[in-house]
Amino acid sequence: MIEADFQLERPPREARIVVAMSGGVDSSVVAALAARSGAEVIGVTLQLYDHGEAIGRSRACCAGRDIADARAVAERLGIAHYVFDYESRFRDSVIERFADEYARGRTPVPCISCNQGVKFTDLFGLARDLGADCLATGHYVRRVMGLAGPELHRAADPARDQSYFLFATTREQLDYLRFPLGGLAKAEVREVARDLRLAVADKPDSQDICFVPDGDYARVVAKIRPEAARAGEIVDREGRLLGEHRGLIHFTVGQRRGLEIGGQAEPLYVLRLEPDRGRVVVGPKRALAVHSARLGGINWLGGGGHDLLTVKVRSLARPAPARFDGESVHFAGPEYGVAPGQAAVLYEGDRVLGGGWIEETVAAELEPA
RNA sequence: UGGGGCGUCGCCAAGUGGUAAGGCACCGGUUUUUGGUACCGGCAUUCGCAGGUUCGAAUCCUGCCGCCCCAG
Repeated sequence: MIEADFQLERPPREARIVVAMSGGVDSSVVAALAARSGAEVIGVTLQLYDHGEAIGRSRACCAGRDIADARAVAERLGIAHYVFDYESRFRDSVIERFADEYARGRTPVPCISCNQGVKFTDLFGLARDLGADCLATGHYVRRVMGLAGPELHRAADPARDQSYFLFATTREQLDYLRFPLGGLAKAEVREVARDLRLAVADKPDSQDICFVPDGDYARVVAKIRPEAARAGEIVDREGRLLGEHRGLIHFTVGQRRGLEIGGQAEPLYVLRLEPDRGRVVVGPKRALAVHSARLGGINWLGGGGHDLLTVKVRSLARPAPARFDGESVHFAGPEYGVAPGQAAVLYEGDRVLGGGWIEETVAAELEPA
């Protein structure tokens, strides 16, 4: 039987655990493991956005349907379950910011804003108010006890690792958080769910942006920031007009498809977005090479050195060798598609040392001119 | 008007008698709790139009149409 260590400071029977339940398999299994530990468990589900839009969206996290699923799981496990309305908070800290970033020509990562704000600040405070010993979530990431306190590590299953989305987790938050799935494989998690006959056992994995009903995120942004959907020019580095576009919202640095510019000897990629002029600047792949990136909003968890690190500049990138000087990441080799607004997360082996938001990049200038 | 050149998939383009390369774009798929990337697959029974020569033509001949350049 799979058990989880909640790293509590007192015997489980005397402890209280708050579990963030989205209604998906992962957090449902966390609740199950928490209940299995013998502690008192309180499941909390946040209603983050409009029910009407969410109807029929069982694949998105936290949708109306998912709240019902979470409730059903809590009932089956015999634990308390509360639902809180966080719609306005979510709209302000995640959705609005998402739209703002696009309007500024950047490429946001809403999942990080959500973890950082709604989950690890608001829900965090809520768990404390409820007198819990810890807040447990279904993130695939490990909390490892080190000499200087808890450390954040990649999940055991590299294919599921979500540490990229948690770089902004502070030491204080990490003290209080628990990630019981970090050492498990997805198959094991589903197995637990099936053993307990949880209705969500075979629910599909969530994907895409949870608050965008049909994958059409451009529509969501256009409603909030119409200027991001204004048509404009597509130019090369010399400013020559190559084509037109239907709004910056449709582009991100490093993007190749969707430019609709043919007749070229080699593919064109988006090099940068110019929100002021509404322009998309494109060029060949070699012009995309970047050798360093300045970060903002840096969160530093690790102690140690800043050399011999690896960095991920997007969630699915393979970690690349790099060095960090406290403000900028310097890549050992050229990096492609480094987009302002994305996060740069620094690792030392499996340990997350910290990271920041990419503010601007410096081209590697691999080309003649 | 006289002289020259050109017209092959949305764009660029190979192919000069043997039965339509390739690139870009586009579409689909794979991967994925952000946007992308990458990879895989699809994409002209037809070569400006109409005739003719030939066993066989995008390739040769004739006419027509269109575009470009040069010209006192």
